[in-house]
Amino acid sequence: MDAIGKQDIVLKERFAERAEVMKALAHPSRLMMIDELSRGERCVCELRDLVGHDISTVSKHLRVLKEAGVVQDERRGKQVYYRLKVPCILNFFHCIESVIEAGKG
Amino acid sequence: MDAIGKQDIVLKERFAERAEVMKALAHPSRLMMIDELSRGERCVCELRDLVGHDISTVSKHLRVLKEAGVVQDERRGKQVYYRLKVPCILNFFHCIESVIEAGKG
DNA sequence: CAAACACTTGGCGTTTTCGCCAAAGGATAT
DNA sequence: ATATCCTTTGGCGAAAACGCCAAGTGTTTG
Repeated sequence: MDAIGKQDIVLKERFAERAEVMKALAHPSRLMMIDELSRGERCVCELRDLVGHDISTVSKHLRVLKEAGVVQDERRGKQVYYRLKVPCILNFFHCIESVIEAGKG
Repeated sequence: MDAIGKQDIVLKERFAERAEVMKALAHPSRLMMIDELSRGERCVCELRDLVGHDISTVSKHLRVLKEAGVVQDERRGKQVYYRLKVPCILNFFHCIESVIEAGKG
C-alpha cells in the first residue's frame, strides 16, 4: 500500500469528473443559455440572439454543455434544437444567489 | 433606447456574477476541499494534506473560494481555519452526479 | 530578539479558455 | 444540380487559470 493509496486516486477522479460538469456551467453565456432553455427548447440562432456573440462561439458553448451532459440536441430540418437534459441544475441558481447575497453582507 | 437595452446589460452582469461563483467551484481540488469542509472547519495544512499540492497552491484556491463568498477564514494562533459559508452548495453534488450518470447512459 | 511555524503573495512558464473569422457540413428550396 | 440557410469545425491571437518556487507576513516559542 502506497502513502497515496488507490482510493485517493479514485477519489481525485471523482472530483475531477464533477469539476468537468461545473466547468461547463462556469461561463456567463452558458448560464444564460441554460436559463433560457429552462423555458423550453431553442435553436442555435435563438440562443445567438440571446447572448449576442458570433454563432460559432455559441455553437462551441453548446458543445461544451452537451459534452458535459447538461443539454441534448436534435436536428429538425435546417435547425438544431437544444434542450436541458438535467433540469435540477436550475436549483443551483437559488443557492448561487444566496452566495452572492452573503458576499455583499 | 438602444437595440441592446440597459436591461440586457444588467442581465449580462447578473449571469457574469453567477458565473464567478460557479468558476470558483469548477476545480477538482476546490470541490474536494468543499467536501472536506462540509464535515467541519479545517486549517490550510490539513487541506494541503488532502489535495496533495503545494501549500501556496492550496492557499490560492482558498482565496478563490473566499472571494466568491463560498468560505470564510479565521486565524487562531498560527493557523488559519476555513469553513463553509453557504452550505447549500453541498446540494449541487447530487445533481452533478445525476448529470454524470445521465451522461454515461 | 531570533528561530520556527503557518500561511500568503509575487512571479514565471505552461496549459486552457475565449471569441472571431474562414471554411466545411447538412438540409431545404428553386 | 445550385443556391441558400443553419450549424459545426479549424485555426489563430489574446486572456485567464494552474502549479511551483521564492520571498514576505503574522504568530508563537525558546
